[in-house]
Amino acid sequence: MKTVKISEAVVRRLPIYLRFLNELSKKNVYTVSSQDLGVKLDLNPAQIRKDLAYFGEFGKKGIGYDVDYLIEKIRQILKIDKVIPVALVGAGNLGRALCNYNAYLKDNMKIVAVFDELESKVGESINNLKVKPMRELKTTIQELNVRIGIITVPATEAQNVANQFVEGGVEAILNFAPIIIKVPNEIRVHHADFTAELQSLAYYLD
Amino acid sequence: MKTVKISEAVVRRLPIYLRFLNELSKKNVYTVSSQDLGVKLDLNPAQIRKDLAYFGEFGKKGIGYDVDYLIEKIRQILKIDKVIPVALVGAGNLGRALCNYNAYLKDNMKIVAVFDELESKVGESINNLKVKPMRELKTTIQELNVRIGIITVPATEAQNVANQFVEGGVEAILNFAPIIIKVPNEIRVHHADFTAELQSLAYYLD
DNA sequence: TAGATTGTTAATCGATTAACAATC
DNA sequence: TAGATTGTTAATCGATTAACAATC
Repeated sequence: MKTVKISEAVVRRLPIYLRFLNELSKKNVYTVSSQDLGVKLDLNPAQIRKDLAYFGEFGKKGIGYDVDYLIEKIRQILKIDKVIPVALVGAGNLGRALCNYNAYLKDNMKIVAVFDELESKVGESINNLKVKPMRELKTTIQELNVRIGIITVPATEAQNVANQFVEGGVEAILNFAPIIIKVPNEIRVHHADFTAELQSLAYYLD
Repeated sequence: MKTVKISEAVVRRLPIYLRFLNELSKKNVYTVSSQDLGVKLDLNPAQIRKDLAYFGEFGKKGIGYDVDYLIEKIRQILKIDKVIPVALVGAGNLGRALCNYNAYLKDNMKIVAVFDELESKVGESINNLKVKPMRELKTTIQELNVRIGIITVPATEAQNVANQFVEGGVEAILNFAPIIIKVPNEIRVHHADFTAELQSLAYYLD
């Protein structure tokens, strides 16, 4: 039932479940228990059952979960059962890496437009997409129905790009720039911050 | 006092504080309150004070925190007050992006070696580093005292690379491959998983 | 039927926030 | 002195885990 608010922690685990289930499906494994999943994903089985139970009764007592059925369900929950058009700003090294990294294509996230501020980058081809100038951002993402924006520009530009995404009607943003960007409440922002990730790792060194 | 166990959530916020403090310092701001920090970083001021108080009394009542002093302290806490040698495996797009992205250099994380399995990649130069073959991994990281390993290879190779890192004596791993890797308990692993990040964003679309 | 495993409640654990005395 | 802000305790809130009846 969607009446209970689903916590962010739960939502973040769903893609992890999905990925592993996809692997199982490829190996023609038809059924999986929360126990199995827990061992493989380093998670408590009770937590996995509880996470899934927020969205429905997907398992069978005494049996476990049907792999393909659960895949279908999680994809529906995550709303990636249809293609989601994504745009990316910043055709630098990281931007190019993300464009070429089409692993998410099979999960219906499709980068349909790439933009860069630099005239020298405009017109370049990345993975069959021509880099467009920033001035075309708003009209292009509206035309292409872009729903998620990815930011891979330097920190100094990130807020500006975010503003343009919001103006263009994007509903969510994945920000790789090392800065906290501010957007209206109804826009969802995730920060992919590997400098922070790396630094927090250092804490655990002896 | 280090007797209390510091939670992961706290450690993950420290780099965020640090980054913003660095910005303030560059702007010649000498003092900052938990209030100020909270507004800028979208965090509760009490939480910030509590986070910092785990490690000492860094502030002055009625005044706030001395920016440069707090920077120094957080860098000590994160153990990035001296250079930490890092190695990276996987000279693909993402790997190259991370190598060139030397923003973490100023925070003492230094990529000192890059490896790739493909003979065709070996010998290439990335940001003044020659890509080395995998067979040299163990000896090289031991010679260079590498303490953190970054994995940017395909999922199928990730566990294998992780094992080699562990054998070579690395203490922590940042894994970009979309798979949960298993390592001995004493090794710290963080997963930088932007496919998962992107997919969980989709959940929040209307 | 016996064994396995779910869905769910209750218990536990941990993290965040509010409040305020101490003090600059 | 008055105002501001810390460090810290206590209260609240939320997330994880254990336990078990239901049932395949």
